[in-house]
Amino acid sequence: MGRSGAGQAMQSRAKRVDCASRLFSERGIEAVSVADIMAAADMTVGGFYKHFASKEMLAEEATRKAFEDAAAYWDQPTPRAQQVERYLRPDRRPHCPIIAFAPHAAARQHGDGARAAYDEGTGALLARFSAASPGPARPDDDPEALLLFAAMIGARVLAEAAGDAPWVAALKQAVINAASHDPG
Amino acid sequence: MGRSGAGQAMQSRAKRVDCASRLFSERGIEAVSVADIMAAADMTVGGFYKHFASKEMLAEEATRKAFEDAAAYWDQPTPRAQQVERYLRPDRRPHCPIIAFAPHAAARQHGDGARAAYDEGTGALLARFSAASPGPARPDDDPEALLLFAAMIGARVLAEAAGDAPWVAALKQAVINAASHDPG
DNA sequence: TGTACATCAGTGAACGCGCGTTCACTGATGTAC
DNA sequence: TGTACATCAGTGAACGCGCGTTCACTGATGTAC
Repeated sequence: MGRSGAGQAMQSRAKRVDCASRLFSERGIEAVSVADIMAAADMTVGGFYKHFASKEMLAEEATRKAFEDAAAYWDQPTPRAQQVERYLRPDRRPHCPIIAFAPHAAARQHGDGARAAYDEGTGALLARFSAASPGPARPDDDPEALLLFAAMIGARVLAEAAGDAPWVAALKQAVINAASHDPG
Repeated sequence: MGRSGAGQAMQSRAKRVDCASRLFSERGIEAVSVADIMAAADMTVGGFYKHFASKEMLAEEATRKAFEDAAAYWDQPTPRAQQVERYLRPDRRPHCPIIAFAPHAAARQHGDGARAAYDEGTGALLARFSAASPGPARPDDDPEALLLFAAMIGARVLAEAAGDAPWVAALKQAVINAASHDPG
C-alpha cells in the first residue's frame, strides 16, 4: 500500500534518517543493517532504495542528523564544567556522534561526504564548547577549551571501551575536576 | 605439505597472531577477514582453525599482542611531554591499540576475554605514562597524568577521524603544549 | 461529480557476494620396531 | 640404520548465512477529462 503523498514521503524519509541516526549512534554504522533500519521505521527492506542510493548515502545523512541533534542538545549556553560533567555521566546518554561515527570517518578519504559531515559536525560541537565560556572567540585560540575538549572525548572513549576497569572512574574525575577549575 | 614440528607450529601460530595484531591495528578487527590474515602469513584459510577456535579467539590474542608491542615501544622511560608529542605526530605510527580496539571492546560485555585484554592493556599503558614522570606512584592519584592521557587519546581519535579539518592541528598543539608545561 | 489513467512509495522474494567456518585430503615429521 | 605406521599442520574446495542491492508487482494518491 504505497501512500504517495509528497508530505507522507518526506515524513517517512525523515523517519528513516532519524532511525538510522539513532541506531548508528548506539551500535555503530557497520553493526546496523539496512533491514534493521527499515524495521525500526516500521517498513520492509525493499522500499529503502526509493529514497537512498545506497546505505553509504544514508550514513552520510544520518551523520549530519546525529550532529545536528547533538548541537541541539547543547542549544542553550552551558558552562564548560557542566558540559564535561554531563558528558561523562555514567549512563552515557545521549550517545556521542563524535565517538560513534569516528571509525567510519577514519576509514574514509578526505573529500568523502560522510567524512566531511563528521569534520563539520565535530568542528561545530567544538565551537559550541569553546564559546560556552568567556575566552577567545575562535576555538583555535582557546588552548584551555581545546585541551578540555580532547580530554572529554578521550575519557569517554575509554569509558565506553573499558568502563569496568578500576582506573576509569579516576580518569573521568580528573577531567571533570580540570574543567571545574577552568575559568568557565 | 604440513610441517608438524612443534617449534614450526608455534612459530607459524605466533606469525598469525603477529599479522592479525598488525592488520587489526591498522584497519580495525571487523574490516580484516580471516583470509586476509592467513594471506598475510603466507597461508591459506583452511589451516586457521587448527590453531584458533574462532576469529574472536584470535582477536583476543591479537589484542594482547598489540598492547604488549605498544608497551615495548615505550619500554625505556620517556618524559611525558615527549610521549605526547610522539603520539600525536602527523604520521600516526605506530598504530595505537587503545583506539584501534576500542570499538570491539565497547561492543562486548564485561568479562569477555577481548574486553578484559583491552582493559588490562590500556591500564598498563596508562601506568607507564603516569610513571614516566615524577609524581604519585599510583596513576589513580596523579590527576595531571590522567588528564593528559585522556587528552592525548582524544586528540588522536579526532586526528584519525577528522585529520583534515582546520581545527585539528590547533587541538593537537594545545595538548602538546599542556604536556610540555607539565612537571614531567 | 464521476471515471480512467499515470505515478510512485512500499512490498516481499530473489540475487550475488563475502564472510566465518567445515571437511576430506595431503604429505612432511616423529615414533616404534 | 631402515622401514612401516601414526600424527597433525596445512590445503583448497565447499557450506550456510547475512548482508547490500535489485526487481516485478501492488495499490493508494493525484490528475485529466
